[in-house]
Amino acid sequence: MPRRSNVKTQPSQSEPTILDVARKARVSKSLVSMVIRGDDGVSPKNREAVLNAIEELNYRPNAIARSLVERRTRILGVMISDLRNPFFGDVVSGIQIRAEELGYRVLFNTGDCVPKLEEAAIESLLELRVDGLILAAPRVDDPIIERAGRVLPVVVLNRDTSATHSDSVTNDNIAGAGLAVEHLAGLGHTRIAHIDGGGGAGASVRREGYLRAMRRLGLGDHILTVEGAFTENGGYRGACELLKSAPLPTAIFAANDISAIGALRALEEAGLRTPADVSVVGYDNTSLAALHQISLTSVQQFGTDNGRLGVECLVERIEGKRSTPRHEVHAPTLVVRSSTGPPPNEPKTLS
Amino acid sequence: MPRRSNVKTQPSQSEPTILDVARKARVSKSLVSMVIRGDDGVSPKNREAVLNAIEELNYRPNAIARSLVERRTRILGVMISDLRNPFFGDVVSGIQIRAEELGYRVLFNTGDCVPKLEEAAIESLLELRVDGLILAAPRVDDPIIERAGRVLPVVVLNRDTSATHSDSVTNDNIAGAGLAVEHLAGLGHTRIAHIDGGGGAGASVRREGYLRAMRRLGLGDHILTVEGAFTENGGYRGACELLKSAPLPTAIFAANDISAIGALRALEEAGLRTPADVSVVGYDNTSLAALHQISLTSVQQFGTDNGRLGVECLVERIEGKRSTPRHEVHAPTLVVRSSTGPPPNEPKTLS
DNA sequence: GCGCCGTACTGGAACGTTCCATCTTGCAAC
DNA sequence: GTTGCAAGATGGAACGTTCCAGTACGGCGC
Repeated sequence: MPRRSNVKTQPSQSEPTILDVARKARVSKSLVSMVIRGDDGVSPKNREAVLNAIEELNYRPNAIARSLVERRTRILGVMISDLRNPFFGDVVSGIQIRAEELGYRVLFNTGDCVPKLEEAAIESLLELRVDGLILAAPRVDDPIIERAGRVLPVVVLNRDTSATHSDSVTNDNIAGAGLAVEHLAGLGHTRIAHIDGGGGAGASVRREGYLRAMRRLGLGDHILTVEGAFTENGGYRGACELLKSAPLPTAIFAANDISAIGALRALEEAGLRTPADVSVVGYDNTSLAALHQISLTSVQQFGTDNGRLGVECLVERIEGKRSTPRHEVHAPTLVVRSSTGPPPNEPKTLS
Repeated sequence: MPRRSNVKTQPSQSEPTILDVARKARVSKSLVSMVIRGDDGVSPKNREAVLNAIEELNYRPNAIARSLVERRTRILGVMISDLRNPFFGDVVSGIQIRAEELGYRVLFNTGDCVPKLEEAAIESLLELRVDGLILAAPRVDDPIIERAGRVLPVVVLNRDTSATHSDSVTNDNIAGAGLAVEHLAGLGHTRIAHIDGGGGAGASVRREGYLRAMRRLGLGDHILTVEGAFTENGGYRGACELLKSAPLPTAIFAANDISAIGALRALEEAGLRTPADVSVVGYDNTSLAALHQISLTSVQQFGTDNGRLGVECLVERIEGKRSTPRHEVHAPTLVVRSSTGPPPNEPKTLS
């Protein structure tokens, strides 16, 4: 079967460019560019002609080419450490909404909590020349953040960092942990234990907040911490560890909601009732805590607000409105639900 | 305070380019390009020189410029309808991992379940010239998908579409609904009601699956459906509606896990026990269903697998390995937990 | 010594925009 | 009728890469 060649079988396989529009509208490419960008100073007649041509050709501006010449992408890069944690669902939502409002696109990424992968994820965003970077509870080392901060604006969410160039949005973990401990102490608990977040972002600060609050309330002798993680299993393992102590703690402050839920499971499996035998407090006040079946007392930090504020900090920097670091610290609040109550009258010990 | 000007205060405010590297290594820009892309045919001496220069200058390739000339971005665009639903956490995770393996970046986006916003989100990805598009349970109209499919490869996840150009990955919602109904009927239930997903993707198919299964099992007379949504509130409202009927249904099949959880709340508030008075089945088998406090029987679809497979379909198309549509339909399974049991001996009616 | 080949390397064009300096034109002012 | 000016329109350079056609040159066969 002979193939006819040179018969312009494909008028234009690739998408139309500004040049095609210009030809069709019988104007220069510059004029088309002006219309697209909404410049005034284009005659109504030509504007109309250009718009028609765009419509007919189904033309779509090429953001890549535009970014190259403008030397900015209008994209905010976002590295999320843990996509499974519903807290970050809130954060992402806040970021997305505010970025949209301010005229930026958002490029999400994750490194699955593995420092090396997170580093690669960040690198990949840098190669794309995003205009700014949001790191949500990153697990990477400070120098990595520092180095990124030398190239573009960086905002770190929900994690302390020594990186001097960058902004940060956190909640006051010390105060948050204090709220949890004070609430429990106020209910009459003394043996209040803490399951920490392992190596997770913010874990050590919450731990510190727990320690300080315990000492402040004169409960220094009852301090008891075990290692956990920001996961259901981490909380489960931590609680199992606690169950070995005698007498048992009457209250547990877990590093976040997910781990608190793991702790609840461990307690139930051990035949202990919540809150009659052991009270439990989480952190983040995620949608999980609010679920009626779980009804977990939790320290609230406002994920959506964090995301929103992070975007605002970033855009301030990108648009050169500010060049000094800004460190936003939110005051957490406590949401009391039915996982906490007064301690049992007589101390429990697991048989 | 006089300002000294022209003192070359900023040797190079902007990031180094391939040209800077070439100058430093005393070779041509082409050679640098070859080294970066891993071309062989570069003498060891020059390769070394280039690598050193890259290191010293802290050079980072500009993906934007590369994309422009290569006319591809190596980015997969992903529009997620609902970031809050943990099911999509799984999907995203699968997408991210597989894309990484195949050498693509991922750009996430959402339209918050609002068709108009979703359309804008898709448009924004198209302007970025992503190499392919994954739409996870989109709410936009078919023509929108169809139109996108004419410009680039599109894969639709978890939603039926009439768009002929695009691939899709779904689970067999008809069969899944059948599993739920059969399970309940097998336990002895006859009055099995359905809370549907409203206008959500896949909602009408699950509804149809429910209807067919009921008829097939000879329960056509007991068919009872109410309108819900793929949200906790949707399930709650739907269940409240069902509670008005007499006699009450002894089992509820909800359109997804979140709405099932909402239904559970409504039942509990009405003083009904689960599963003693009313059994409940969800759909998706999200991490929520597995939570021990909720322990929801649920139809499992494998979000991670869907994401992974979606990426594979897309990449096949992008790389020209296939040009005929591929429609992957997975068989769902049922995960039985403690939200389902035999019906009560005597029919309940709400006083 | 000449031609030839293969290896290593190079410069220019291209990708699709934006931006700037410049050009054209029509009209008001004198 | 000339000048001046503003509004409108335009071509070319630039952005930072990749790719291609080509150059330089050393060595080999005869």
